[in-house]
Amino acid sequence: MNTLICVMGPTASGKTGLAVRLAAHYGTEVISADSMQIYRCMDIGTAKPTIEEQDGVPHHMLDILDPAEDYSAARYAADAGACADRLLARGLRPIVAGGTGLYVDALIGARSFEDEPDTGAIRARLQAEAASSGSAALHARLSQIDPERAARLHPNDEKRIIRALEIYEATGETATERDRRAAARAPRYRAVKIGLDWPDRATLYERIDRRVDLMFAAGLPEEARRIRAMHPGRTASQAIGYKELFRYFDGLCTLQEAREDIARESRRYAKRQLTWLRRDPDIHWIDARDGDKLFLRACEVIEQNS
RNA sequence: GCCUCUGUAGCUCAGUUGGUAGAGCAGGGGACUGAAAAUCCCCGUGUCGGUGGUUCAAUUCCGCCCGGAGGCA
Repeated sequence: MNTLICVMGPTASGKTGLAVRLAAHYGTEVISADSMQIYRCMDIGTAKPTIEEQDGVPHHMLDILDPAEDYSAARYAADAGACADRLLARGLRPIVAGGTGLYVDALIGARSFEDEPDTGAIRARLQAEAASSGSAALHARLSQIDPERAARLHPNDEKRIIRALEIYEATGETATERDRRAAARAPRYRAVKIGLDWPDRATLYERIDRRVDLMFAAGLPEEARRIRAMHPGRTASQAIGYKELFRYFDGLCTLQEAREDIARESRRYAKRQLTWLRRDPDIHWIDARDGDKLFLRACEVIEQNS
């Protein structure tokens, strides 16, 4: 069966380095699963692998969008899936590496990401409604339509409430029915998942802090200024490292405050990534602190599960 | 040397007219299926600097000691 090797882990855990070594070792190529490295020109702030770091290994799903363009997990599932199929057709086993857990799941599962009518107009209307009457009112309406989904969502969870309502309005099917139908389908790929663990959280945080310093030294503020001039869309504007500097450009904080915010948001992001990954029982965790053993252990995991 | 202020959660501080304490930030946990580097939810026991005393009871009042800040010599 078609198998992908997935390298996952929190930001700054060493995914890039491991993925490149594995790809070189197995003579294959890397598919990035990163919602921000997908944008051109956003290099420093996303810690995008440089040409030197790529070390001759071809990388896909990097630099394919202009910051002004929006993107989604569904589009990622389609685009990255096409990449994976091309590599598999050449007899290669793709290495998927990245920190966006939803994208990885969307790619290998690709179950609920079937064609769907455009919901943009419905979403805009619901957002306006949420702004005027509050998300709790929408939550109450969802309780009538899809009580099961409503019970799982907090009344403040506006994004998910709106999403559930728009699915119903656009397709006539509730989110619960839709998910149930999708879960019955087989996953698109088999995956060997490797998780980079960092048992000592404080050490990971030190790495993150140090990396932010390096980003500033490498010219992150200037890069952010260039990105802003490109009128980034909704997706790209959310990137840590940029949105904080935009606030500085607008005079809402000092440069030093922006820098501290970037470090703090990155730490919290790493924590959220770990929470996401921890619930996946298929991940084989390896201690990422020892760089040399890391590669050997990863190879072991791959051999044992192939 | 003397005087004043100050020492409470990792940090900045509030508070208890004496019945062992609470905010913000930091941090921790969780959720998550077409915005995901986004979004949402939950979590505060700490010798109240130390030590004697007064008191039924002291973090709170008093004495002394040790830190810190300022002032006068």
